[in-house]
Amino acid sequence: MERITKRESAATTFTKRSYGLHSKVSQLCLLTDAQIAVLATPPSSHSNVSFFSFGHSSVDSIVTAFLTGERPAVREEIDDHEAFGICLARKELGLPQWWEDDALLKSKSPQELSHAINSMSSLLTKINELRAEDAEAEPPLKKQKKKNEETMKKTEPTVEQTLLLPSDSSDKTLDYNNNNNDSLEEIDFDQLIDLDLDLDFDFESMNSSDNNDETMKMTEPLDQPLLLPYDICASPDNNNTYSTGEMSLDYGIDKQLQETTIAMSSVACDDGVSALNEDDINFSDYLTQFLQS
Amino acid sequence: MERITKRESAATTFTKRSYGLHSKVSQLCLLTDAQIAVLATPPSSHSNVSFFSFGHSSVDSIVTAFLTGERPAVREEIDDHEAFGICLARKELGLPQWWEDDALLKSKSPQELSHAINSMSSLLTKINELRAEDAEAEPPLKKQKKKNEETMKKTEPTVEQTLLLPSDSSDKTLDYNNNNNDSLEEIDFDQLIDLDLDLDFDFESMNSSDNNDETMKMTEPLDQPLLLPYDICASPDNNNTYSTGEMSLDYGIDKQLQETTIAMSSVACDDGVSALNEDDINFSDYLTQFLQS
DNA sequence: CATCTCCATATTTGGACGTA
DNA sequence: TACGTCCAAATATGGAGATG
Repeated sequence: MERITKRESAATTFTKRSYGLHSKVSQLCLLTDAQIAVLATPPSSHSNVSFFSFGHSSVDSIVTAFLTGERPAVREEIDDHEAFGICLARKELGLPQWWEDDALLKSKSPQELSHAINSMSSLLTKINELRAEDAEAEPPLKKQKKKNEETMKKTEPTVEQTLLLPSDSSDKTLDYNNNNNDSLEEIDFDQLIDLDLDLDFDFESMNSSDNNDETMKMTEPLDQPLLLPYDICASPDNNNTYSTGEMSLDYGIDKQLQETTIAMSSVACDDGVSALNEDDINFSDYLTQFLQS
Repeated sequence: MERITKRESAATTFTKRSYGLHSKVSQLCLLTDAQIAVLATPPSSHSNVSFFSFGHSSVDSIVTAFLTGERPAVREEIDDHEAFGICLARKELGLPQWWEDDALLKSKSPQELSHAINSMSSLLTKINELRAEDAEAEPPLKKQKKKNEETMKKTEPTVEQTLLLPSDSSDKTLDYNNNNNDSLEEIDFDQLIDLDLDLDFDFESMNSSDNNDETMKMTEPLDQPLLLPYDICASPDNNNTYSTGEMSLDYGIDKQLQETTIAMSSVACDDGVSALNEDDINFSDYLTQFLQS
């Protein structure tokens, strides 16, 4: 397979192989627990840069660990639930998402549940932000739609269920888009459930404002598919300028996530509380469905 | 192809994919001029480490460049001729080796030629050192032989020529294995040719002392095949302890090479000198053949 | 120049086993 | 636990041609 196409269409080769390499790295990171970082410069002349992909952790942390003394810090295990890139990557590999974990759904721990719900809301927020950017970036949406359909079919050939959003909506409105996490600090479990409902509500309305779909059935291909890369990003603090199109998006949300997590951990813990209610389960299913597209 | 084999035989998966990933990176580095570095930790529990592969440059230089300001230093272009790992990688990809370059063979520049010859001698030295280590490491050599034959056939199905070493040998003996580069500082072009012959001689005798082959025909599978990895190595200055078997060899020869190069550059330049003589060409063919195995 | 699409073909990988 | 081997299924990649 090698040898022939020497330095002529090197650019093309690089493009294709970049995707391939990225794919491999992603898979290896998610399938096993290895932490991998890839640093690279484009082959071409100018445009000095280094796009880099990472699996679970961030490239910077791996590089740092590498330089320091080979102790890549213990995996955070659970606090990257809101890393959208990872969710997408897992989805691509057909791996289960954290919110699909049975143990979580049956959990009776307020903290755990609130944390989960919050993470989910965070993911939804990001998803919508990204979709907004996407819509702004490419108005035509031509072939994208087709690709989306194919991807969908390939990923879940049998999922034809029309999952509707919960019809009941609370009238409470929570501004979870502002960066003020103080609003979450004194929340209690019951409130969280409402928060969840609110999120569903907000999410729904946001979508209907973006694209005027009727009832937003998830089996219908989205007009603004999220064809974003899963785990390649450019670190903003390194002055990267190279952008392989969709491959250089930086969702940079880590800090916000961490703060949110901290805020949520202060929720009171009543051991006798019930597990996620039906709406919550619908919610996670919904998220799953959404990422399926 | 994904999804199923979850965390059960993760170890096996990691092993296989590591090779795959490494292969991809190598190819991408050699096919295009991209400089790629991969930092990774093994998935398993203990054994904290980070094996890493690199293409053309060293991982450290890329990491440094990455941290500094995205200017991976211009490729050295020509001074990595003696990077055995790169030669192996190129061979694996069927790419031509630097000493097979027509321009070099027809060159009339003493410096260039002496440099080339010296690089070649250096490579030979390394090859023999590695073979020695190999022989010491695995006395049985069972299935290895078979694999070697296959690889050979695959790489050069038609190369059946029996390339013999030049039968003429000089009586000059140069201790090119010592780390004293001073001995090269005042060498002149004629001397270099002799040096080359000496190298051939030394090489031959070294081989016959290692394994008692008869005349060392290169078409015959070597008893101690060099199944070493091409461009994965563990940086000794980073306290790496992880070793994926053959994947963590560090040929650490950069410094020596650089010094040798510097020494050679002081050779006088007589523009009217002839190009590489027949022996030299045989020499390069020999090298090619050797790496072919 | 960087990507994308299509398609045929070369590689890679998973699964099941066997070994150090 | 880490690899090596075999085979079939799953992917990746090159070539050719088009687009922004």
